[in-house]
Amino acid sequence: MADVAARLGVSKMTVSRALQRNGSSPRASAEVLRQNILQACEEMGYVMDHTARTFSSQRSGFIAALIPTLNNSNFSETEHGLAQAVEAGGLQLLLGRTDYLVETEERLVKTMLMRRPEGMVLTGDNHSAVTRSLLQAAGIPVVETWDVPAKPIEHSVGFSNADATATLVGYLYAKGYRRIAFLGGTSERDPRGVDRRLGYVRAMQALGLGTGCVVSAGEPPVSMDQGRAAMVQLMQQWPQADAVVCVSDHCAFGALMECHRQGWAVPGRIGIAGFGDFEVGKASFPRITTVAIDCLDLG
Amino acid sequence: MADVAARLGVSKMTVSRALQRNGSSPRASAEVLRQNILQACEEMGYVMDHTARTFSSQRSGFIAALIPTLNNSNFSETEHGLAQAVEAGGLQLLLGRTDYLVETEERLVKTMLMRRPEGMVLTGDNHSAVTRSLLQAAGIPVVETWDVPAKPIEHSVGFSNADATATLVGYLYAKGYRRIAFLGGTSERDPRGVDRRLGYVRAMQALGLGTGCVVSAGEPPVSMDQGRAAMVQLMQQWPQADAVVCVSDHCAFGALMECHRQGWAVPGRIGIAGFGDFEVGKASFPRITTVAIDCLDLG
DNA sequence: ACGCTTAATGTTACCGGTAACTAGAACTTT
DNA sequence: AAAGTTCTAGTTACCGGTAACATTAAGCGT
Repeated sequence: MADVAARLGVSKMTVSRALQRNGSSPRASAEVLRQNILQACEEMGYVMDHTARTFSSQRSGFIAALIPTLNNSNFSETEHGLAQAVEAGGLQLLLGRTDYLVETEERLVKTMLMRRPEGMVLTGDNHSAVTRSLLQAAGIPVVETWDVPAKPIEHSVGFSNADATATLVGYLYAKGYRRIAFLGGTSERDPRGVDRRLGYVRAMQALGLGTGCVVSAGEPPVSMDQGRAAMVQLMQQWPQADAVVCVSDHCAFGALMECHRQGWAVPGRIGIAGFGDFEVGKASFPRITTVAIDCLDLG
Repeated sequence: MADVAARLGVSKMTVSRALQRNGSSPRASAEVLRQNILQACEEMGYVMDHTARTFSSQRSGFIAALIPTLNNSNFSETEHGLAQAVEAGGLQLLLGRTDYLVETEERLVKTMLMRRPEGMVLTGDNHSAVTRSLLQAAGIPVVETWDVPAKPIEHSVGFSNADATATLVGYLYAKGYRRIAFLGGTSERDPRGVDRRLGYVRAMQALGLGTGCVVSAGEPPVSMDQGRAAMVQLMQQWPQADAVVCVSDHCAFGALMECHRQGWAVPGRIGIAGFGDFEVGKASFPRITTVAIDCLDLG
């Protein structure tokens, strides 16, 4: 920047200001100078050092976001929406993946805070005590997504996974299904999966359908193959099932393919519902009944 | 840091060194002091300012990576591998999405370079002239992935999409298929898709199978539904096809579902092959013949 | 106990921008 | 044309760490 300033015989500060201001100046002479400065920067191959800018202005231009995994079109869509919004505000997204682990989240929060982000986006409401106090002390806006926290840190953008699943069970009931099972991870590691199971259990009781049948598909993120395996287990364990609610569309797709393989007609022999409105659910034959989440908008 | 130093009656530099060194000191007294410093940092809620560290040491600790999209398990797996490797080296990943556009890539490269990354990872070999000169001038290691560039910027980790697809066509030939079609984006926007099509064309000629039939599925990233629509078109345009090679497993899955819908037996009436070894291809029934890429390892 | 070697700590300057303030130029109003 | 107002440019200090060098303390062999 000093070199650019020297070439034009102005001070560093003038160059700094020319690069900061994006609107045109009211005075013609100043605007000419500004254009000369921009041109000189271009010609000399000057690339602003954002580290120095951050250091001086105490504004990093970063928004940190922590997401369980990107190998899931829901979260990657959320990331997409986040990135768009963040860039529209002239900021940059700093992404971290927690792998559904609160310990990893805590580690990442520490790492992220060293970069002095101007805001932090978390997924879900399951955070360690240390994470909470670190964020409190950081004094930056915090947003929790994909859930409705009982005790939000600050802001939250989400929905109730339990209520949504209960509504889905009610929908299946209205369609005439009565022996509705649930396939999903029973691990506490995916709180949204747990909430969906709780919503299922609550709805079954409310509708007087008994306890139904819950089959564990294993550790999150539940894969298509885990869904398939869970369907195999359900067929043995509770063959009278006439519908199955799955923790996600991925899981539901695995179950659907197993039905194809076993010759169980869908939805004739058994109805299949998922969660998340993934592309695979829309494209599969038959299409999978699901709960649509506007992930891009959520981001 | 000055506050921590003052509390222990040492200089800032001693604290700085205690936080940098991770191995234990040979001298006992020094090690005790180090532990006291770490404890004081903990108690006082001190969070290192990485911006200041970067500014002073001229090492940002960032590796920038640009990826076309994350809504694709291939690239998100590559990102996963990258993140693991980068973190193992004590660095942090700075991610950007190009949406398959060279202009977006150029814009992101400019943004990223302002953060002074210590290395840059790009996807493919299709870059603007400005991008190339910016990276040249930056003086940092550059890696291109997912391709074998004719004129690599520096390093490259990838494979030939054309050769891989040609091999796949040869495999179908060996299985007895002769009237092999290709479904994929014809847009230049996805160079890897174009390479796969070229590999198909080359293999068809080499095997004396004529020109085959290329159906365009539209703009990248090719969705399942675009694959389905392309299959519909193929059924009208070239109904004698006995096999179809798709630009990706997503596309192949869409085609497979359309075959189910139309009652075309797979692989009896028509064989379907994809590219990328996506989860959906493994889980679908029947499984989709594909080209497996170790994306995690590639990252 | 002495001098030598090595490790630990302290001191000073600096990384490259911008905030805050000051001085000057241009435009406006009376 | 003078005084007031607004906009522009320059000056100085500083953001919070670490590099580089200087100094002091500790260990060690004779």
